[in-house]
Amino acid sequence: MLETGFRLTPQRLAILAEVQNAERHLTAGEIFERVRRKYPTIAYGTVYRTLHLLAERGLIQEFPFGDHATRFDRRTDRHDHVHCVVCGELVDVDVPIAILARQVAEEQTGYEIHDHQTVFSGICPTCQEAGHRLR
Amino acid sequence: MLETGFRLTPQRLAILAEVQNAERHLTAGEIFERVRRKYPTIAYGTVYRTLHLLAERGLIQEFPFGDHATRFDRRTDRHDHVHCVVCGELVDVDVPIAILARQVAEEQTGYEIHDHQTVFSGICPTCQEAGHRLR
DNA sequence: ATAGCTGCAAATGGTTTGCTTCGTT
DNA sequence: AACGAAGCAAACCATTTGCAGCTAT
Repeated sequence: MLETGFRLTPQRLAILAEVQNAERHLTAGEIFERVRRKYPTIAYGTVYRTLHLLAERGLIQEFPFGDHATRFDRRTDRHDHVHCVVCGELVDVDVPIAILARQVAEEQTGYEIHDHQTVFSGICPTCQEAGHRLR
Repeated sequence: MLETGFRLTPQRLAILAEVQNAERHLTAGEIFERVRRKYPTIAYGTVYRTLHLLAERGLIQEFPFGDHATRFDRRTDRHDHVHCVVCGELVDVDVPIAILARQVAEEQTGYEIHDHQTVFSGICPTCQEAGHRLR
């Protein structure tokens, strides 16, 4: 396919910046709220369209996350996540060992595995602390 | 909490049976459609409420799956999934090796990991075949 | 001029919920 | 009578889409 015109508009830049400067993985709604502070008339549709576009172009990565909203990640390489079941925090982890698991999965199913994503769930250090204080 | 009354009504039995006899992982919508063949007046709300109830009681397991509908699984033990990116098939796998990965994740994040779930994605044998035929 | 982007609003799809009625105990 | 369950419809929430108008090229 031919290279189609692509404009890096102020709105798009702002959306990209929010994802890249975020202290954590934001939902589209959160990104919408933050961008709206600078562009009060921005629409939800624009945010979603832009996020998908940026993901397609490999500038960000999106993670449809469990039963809740999709999160957007500035990291574009393969990696896994850890989720705190108490406060909901979601952080990145690198678990290279899991690559070996692909072979097991291929042998078990006959699939040709191209990718994998692990979500670990547990309790974050902060919530562990809070738990100890309650005892 | 006190044991509260719980009735295993015909509708509930039918929903449980559909999950347990399913040839694959069904969505709530699919379960609704199937149960409706026997109970034409059953409501979506009943299906969802029942599925959550059965999951809470450990009779089935639910997997909020990516950006699409939650799937319901007769297996109630910890296991992983393989997803075909071509036809959408979703099958179970057991990858015990991944348990080791938890330690890596704990060390990296300080989290207390209690669980994990891996979704492998790739191409199922059938779609591999189809692909070969096209060449 | 026109291809591409925005804003708006309506539509979609999965899921949840309030409420009334009904069946069991 | 009292409790739990079912059915129905409306509500919800995240996300998508059609479209008219605007803006850079």
